[in-house]
Amino acid sequence: MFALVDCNNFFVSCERVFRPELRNRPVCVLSNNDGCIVALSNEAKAIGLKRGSPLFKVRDIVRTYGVTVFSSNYSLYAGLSARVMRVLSESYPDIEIYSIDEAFVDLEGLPIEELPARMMELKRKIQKWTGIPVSIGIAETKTLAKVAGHYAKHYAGYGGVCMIDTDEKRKKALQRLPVGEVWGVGRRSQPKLDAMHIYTAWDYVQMSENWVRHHFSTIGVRTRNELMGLPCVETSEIETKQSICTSRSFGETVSEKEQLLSSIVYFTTACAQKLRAQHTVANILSIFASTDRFKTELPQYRPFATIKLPVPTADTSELIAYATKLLDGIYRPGFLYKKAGAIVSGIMDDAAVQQNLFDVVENRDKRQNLFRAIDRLNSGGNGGTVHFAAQGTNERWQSRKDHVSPDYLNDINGLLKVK
DNA sequence: TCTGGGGTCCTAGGACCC
DNA sequence: TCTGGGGTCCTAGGACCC
Repeated sequence: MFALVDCNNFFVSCERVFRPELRNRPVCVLSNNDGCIVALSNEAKAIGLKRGSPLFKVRDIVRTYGVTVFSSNYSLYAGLSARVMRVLSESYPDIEIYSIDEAFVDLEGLPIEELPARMMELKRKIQKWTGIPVSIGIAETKTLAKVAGHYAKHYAGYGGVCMIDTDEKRKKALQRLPVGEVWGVGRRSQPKLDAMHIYTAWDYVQMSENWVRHHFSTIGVRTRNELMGLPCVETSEIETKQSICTSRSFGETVSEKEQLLSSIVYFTTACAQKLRAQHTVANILSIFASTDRFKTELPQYRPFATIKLPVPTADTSELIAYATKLLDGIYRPGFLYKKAGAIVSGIMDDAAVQQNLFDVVENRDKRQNLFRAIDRLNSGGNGGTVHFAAQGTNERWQSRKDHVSPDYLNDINGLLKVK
C-alpha cells in the first residue's frame, strides 16, 4: 500500500503558521510579480476566488471580503516543506518527495488494518510539529492513493485520512470522481472524454486497454491500470534535471539593452548555480525575451536564441559571456520588454566532461573551486551576498512583491515580528 | 496600473543511414 | 513493366504535473 501525504492549501498554510489570527479567514498567495492567485484558503474559495485568477480582476472581491493577500515567499515555503518532509521520513523512511507539498510513503509490510490509525497519528504529528495541516490518502497504487487523498481533503467526515482497500470502495470512489480529476488525465481532456460519454473515472476504466492506448497513448493505459489497482507508476528516479529554466516577468517593462542584459545575466547566473547544485554542466544555452503578450495594441517581439557550447560548463562567467553574445544577436530597440529568461540543457554529470582540443578557457579546476566558494557564501538565507557586477542592483525589471511576509525562518528580524 | 514559473513525457514526421 | 525494408536521431507540438 501507498500513502499520499498532501499539505492542505500549502502556501496559505505556511503564511498562517506565523499569522495564526488568519485561520478561518480568506487568504490568498500570489504568483511572482503579484500576478495571479496560486494558492487559496477554503474561505477564499468559498467567496468565489479561483486559482489562476489575475489579482487585478478580482480586486473588488478582495476588498469587499477583506481577503488577506500575500506575495509569494518561496524560501519560507521551501523551509517549511523541508520540515514536513523531515517529520515524515523520521516516522517512515521509505518516502518519495513528489513536489514541494506532497510525498508518497511506501507502507509495504505494515498490517492494512493498522494503516488508518497510523496515518491519523502521522497527520496529527505533522500538524503539531510543523503547524502544517495535511490530508492523507491510502491505496494500493499511487493513482488510487491520489484519489483517496482527494476524498480525504474534500469530505470532512474522513477526518483527513481516507483509505481505499476493497473493490467495493474503489468502485464507489471512481464512480463519484469526474475523470478530469484523475491524476494523469487532466482537465484539458475532459471535453474530449465527454464527447465519448466518459464522465467518471469508473467510465474510463471500463474502456478496453487498446481503446485507451489509441486515444490516450501509453500514459493513458498506465493510468487505467493504476485505477484498477495494478501499480504502474515507478518511483521517479530523476535525480538530475535535463533542462533548467530561470525566467521572470518584470515589475516594469524595460527597453534599453543594458537593462535587459542585466536581467539576462541574472537569469543565466541562476541557471549556472542550479547546474552546480546538482553537480552537472550543460552544453546548450538559450535565452529569450518577450514583450507584454496581453498588450496586443503594442508592437510584439518574442525573440529566442540558442547556442551550443564547445565545452560543457557550469561556469557563471563563461555562460554570461555567451548569453551576452546571444542578446547582441536578438536585441531590437523600440520594444517594451516584459519578460525574459535563460535555459540550459544538454546537461551531464560534471565528472564526465569531454575535453575539447580547442578549449580556450584555462584553469577550469581552479575556477570550479572559486564557484564552490561563491555558492557557499550565497547559501542559506544569504542569496545575493556575492554576484557579478553585470547583474546590477535594484534594477527596474525586478519583480513586484508588495505583500511579502518576513523571512521568518532565516531572518531574526522576521521572527521578532511574529505576534 | 494590472495576467506565474517551473518541469516531464509521448508521438508523429522528417532526415538520414545501410 | 518496374522503386524495399529496417533502423536511429532529432524536432515540434501537445498534454500533463506542481
